[in-house]
Amino acid sequence: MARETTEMCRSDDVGVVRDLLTKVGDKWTMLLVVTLARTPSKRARFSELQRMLEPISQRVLTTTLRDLERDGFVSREVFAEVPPRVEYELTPLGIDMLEPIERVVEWMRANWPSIEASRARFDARGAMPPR
Amino acid sequence: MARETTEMCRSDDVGVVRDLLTKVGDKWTMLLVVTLARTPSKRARFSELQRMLEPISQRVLTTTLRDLERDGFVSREVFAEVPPRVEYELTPLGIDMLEPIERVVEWMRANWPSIEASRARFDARGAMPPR
DNA sequence: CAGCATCCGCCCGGATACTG
DNA sequence: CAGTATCCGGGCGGATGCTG
Repeated sequence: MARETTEMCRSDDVGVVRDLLTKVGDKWTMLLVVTLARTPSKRARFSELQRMLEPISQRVLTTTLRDLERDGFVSREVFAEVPPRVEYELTPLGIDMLEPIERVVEWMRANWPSIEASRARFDARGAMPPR
Repeated sequence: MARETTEMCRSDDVGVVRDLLTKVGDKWTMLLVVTLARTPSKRARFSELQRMLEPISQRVLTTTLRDLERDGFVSREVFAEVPPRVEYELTPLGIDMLEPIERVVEWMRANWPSIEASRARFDARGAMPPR
């Protein structure tokens, strides 16, 4: 376990890890991946995604989708129709990524009460004059 | 597994999950936690952390530490000495959190080649005139 | 030494308008 | 329908200067 924690920030790929961690932490990426994962076919078209993610703007949906596609988590299929139709699908890599992420989310859910309590205590101290 | 992915964004605590995921994804938080985890005592003083995290500014180190303390991941101990000494320590909660995070990091390490390859392909296509 | 206060550039995410 | 093109405000992270 000490070895694992050492592994985590050992070597020069700290940048790589942070690059990916940043995506995990950004506003829409994971929500989008999960939204796709929830659909039985793991597939949806642009407008469907926009509706499902409710207040997301097209611009942000587009860029998020592009980044996901670039990383190989999502594939994009254009149908030569009119009106145009574009479908996005979770790749095996994208599906695979969900597993470790789920664990983190589960941990957060399980420990949220502790965190919330800690925040309440911290904030209570801060509001009072020192000691 | 379908149930898990459903769980991930079910219910109203999507906000909670994103709140925490954002911290995971920010520039210094995880690096700071891991840095503390790497020290045998899981303890270090402010100046030590600043050196270990190299180009971090005091301001950012301070705020990151405060957030971590507020959430209960790190504890802060002030010694009534002169010159002042303050030590930060990973709490059991903070140590516990590392496990699921490690899995994500391991996944990223293992799959980084695939991702990088995908990016290369994507960028190559983009550089060329369409088809 | 360990910080708080202040200032600031940059980029993320959103709003709006237009097009193939 | 599925984008692209612009514009823009807010917040994050960094630099600097000052204290207990």
